Amino acid sequence: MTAQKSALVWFRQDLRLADNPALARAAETGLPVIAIFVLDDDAAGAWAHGGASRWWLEGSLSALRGALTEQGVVLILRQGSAEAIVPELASEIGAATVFWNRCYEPWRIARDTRIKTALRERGIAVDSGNSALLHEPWVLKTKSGDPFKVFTPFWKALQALESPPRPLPAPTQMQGLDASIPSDDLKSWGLRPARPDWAKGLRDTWQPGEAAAREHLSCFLDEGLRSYASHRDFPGIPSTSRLSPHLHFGEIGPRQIWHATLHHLEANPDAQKSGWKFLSELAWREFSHHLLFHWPSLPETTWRENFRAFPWHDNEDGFLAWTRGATGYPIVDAGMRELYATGWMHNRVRMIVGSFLVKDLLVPWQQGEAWFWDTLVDADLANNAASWQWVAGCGADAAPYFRVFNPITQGEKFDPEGDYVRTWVPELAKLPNEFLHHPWDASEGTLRAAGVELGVNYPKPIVDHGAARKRALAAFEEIKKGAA
DNA sequence: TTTTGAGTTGTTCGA
DNA sequence: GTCGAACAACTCAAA
Repeated sequence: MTAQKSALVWFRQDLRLADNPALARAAETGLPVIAIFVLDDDAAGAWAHGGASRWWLEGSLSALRGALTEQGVVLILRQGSAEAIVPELASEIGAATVFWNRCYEPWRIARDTRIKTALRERGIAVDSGNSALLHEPWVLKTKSGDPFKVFTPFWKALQALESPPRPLPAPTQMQGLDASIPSDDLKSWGLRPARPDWAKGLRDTWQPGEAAAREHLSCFLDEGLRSYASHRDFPGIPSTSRLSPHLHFGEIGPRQIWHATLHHLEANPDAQKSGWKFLSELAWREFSHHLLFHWPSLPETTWRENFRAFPWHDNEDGFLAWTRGATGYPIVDAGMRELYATGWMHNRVRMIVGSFLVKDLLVPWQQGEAWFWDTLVDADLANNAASWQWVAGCGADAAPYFRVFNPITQGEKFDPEGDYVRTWVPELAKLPNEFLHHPWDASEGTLRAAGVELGVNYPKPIVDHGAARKRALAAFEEIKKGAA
């Protein structure tokens, strides 16, 4: 127990110093600042960090701790119930106020509300800010006061709003708390895999942390933005921002991205089209959070009620083949392997593999959602849930069900030179472009020359897409009948 | 209240 | 090879 008053900053999904309202407000108090991060898997339940996210989290926390230490602020690490730990630590250090930035997962909202009450009962104030969204998810409403269910009007309304506040600078004049407070050793949390060590691809691909995130944004604006609109759909061309994991962990904020992009456009008016396309993708992230906020069961329950009777198949073998990148459809397998190797998948390919799982294999979208949750470094409850429901056709503003992606056509259209497939499905690398996306149509001689033996070193297609498409449309007819 | 226009990302078929 | 229409209605959001 210390007599000295202090300010406690509780870090969650805002692992950065710049544009961090909670940290900035704590610094403004002039009181000694102490920071905490709590790993609270039990409270998260099914939505505790998946494997790839845990790998990222360790890097991000390590970077955050380093950056805070440079400012003289200690980051305390604790594992367990935040509901018990945060109020207790706040009392122990004599915190006048606990600062945090709001999170929007339903379980966090419920838990944080309880913690707020508990703190106030102890005479400790709570100050919460917004670090995660351009605007709070309750701000945008239709003229009749309802939440939006369609993206385009949501996006128009967002553009009509005043620009989001300019990002805050990182606080510089902070004073640490002069006290010795026990903290876990980050390594003891076992966030990174040891045996087996499956994280090599992640290490080779990513650099978690605020500094890396900022560098990443700056490179993207300088080198990638110009061609974003025209190249973003081609997974073989590195043209997307790849900021999603940094955004999820709050190593960079959407307001920083928004203003940096607008600033870039001032000097580069020819990038207007790409710039606004990019910002609209940021708005999709906002829209997902808006949906999750207003429909908290979005991650679990089919949003459109008439889809609840959909005749899903119990297709364990199909699901397993999908997760392993062994469906026999090269673009699908390439995507699933990219995901497993790097913790990330190109957006266009996410749609293709999602459509394949849900429509060709008739596997419930929640199984795809769960796999992505475990394997994506950018796993985000709002984005993941909204996107899976979108691709399944049961979400808000969903793809019409009859829109079934054809994995061959999509491959030929968006990976015409086969760069993407050859990278992730090397056993097909020697096939000519003509057959790369449908190797089963190649002659024996062509296959032999390319070293491909279907059913031996590359699988035969696990379903016939033409037949699977018909089956999916028939399943759709069934729920239509049910609704009538 | 009623009307009106529109709705991220597609595929197939037939001319 | 290319092009336009059909695909299925339904719901949303604003006027």
